[in-house]
Amino acid sequence: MLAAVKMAKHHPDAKWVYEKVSREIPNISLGTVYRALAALSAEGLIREYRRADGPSLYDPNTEDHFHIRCRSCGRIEDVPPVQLPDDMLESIRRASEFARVDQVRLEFGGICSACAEKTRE
Amino acid sequence: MLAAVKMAKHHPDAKWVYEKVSREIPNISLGTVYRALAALSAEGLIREYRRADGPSLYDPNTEDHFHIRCRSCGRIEDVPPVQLPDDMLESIRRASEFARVDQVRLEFGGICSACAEKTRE
DNA sequence: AATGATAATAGTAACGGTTATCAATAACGA
DNA sequence: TCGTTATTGATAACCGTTACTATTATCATT
Repeated sequence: MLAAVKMAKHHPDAKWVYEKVSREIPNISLGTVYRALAALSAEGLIREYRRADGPSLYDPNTEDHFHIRCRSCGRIEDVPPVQLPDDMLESIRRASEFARVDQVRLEFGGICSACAEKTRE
Repeated sequence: MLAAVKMAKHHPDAKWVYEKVSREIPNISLGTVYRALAALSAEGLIREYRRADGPSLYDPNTEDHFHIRCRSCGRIEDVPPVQLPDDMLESIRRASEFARVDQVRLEFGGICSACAEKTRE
């Protein structure tokens, strides 16, 4: 299961993993795939990337990085980490009613080069 | 409908709006609420805030701002905009296979003061 | 080998949130 | 007033995920 996710060069969802793994364990069930993926993310071997507009994606890349999404085709790509202002979390904490601010979720949107060329035609 | 969302001092979801509006239009349907909320966001009068782990929230505040979420109770609060590095989008564009990078989604996580006090007990 | 306790699994039902469908009603214009 | 178009309420379908349950592995102990 881990191998299936790790071999993906994109960000597979549970169904993709299910189909991959089914080739070796033909009667595995989708529920087992979900359980295994949840266990792997709990162990930190992969990362679950929850989305509002579609299935969760499972990211073989556990290094610090962000994602960018093409708003035309929906494709998702990794981007390297960005240096954010050092005092950002602290200033957010001061500006809010929060006792602790320690998580940031950052993602980008745009048009991938493939889509940009398509619309140029 | 607009009034219902605007009067909320939090970020209501469709069901909340539905219950509010039902008091004045008793047999309105949830579908109509969804349609109206979608129309209002299309017009820019409110903003839809799509989430992975629960219903969409509708934000009466259309000014530039971000959100912070308490990972204990789930409550969501507005935070004022943060000044991000000027060259951020451009550097992401260079680091990616994207022709255009023009959207940023940023949100914060932490523990709200109410939850912080609860766990102190 | 046989047993029993424990865990894992497949299959499927249920769930929550949203969207689609469609007949009935309302609004509008000639 | 009539016919056309748009809007609505009611409900079914949808999608991704989780819960449930009966069955099957697993495995240590006799």
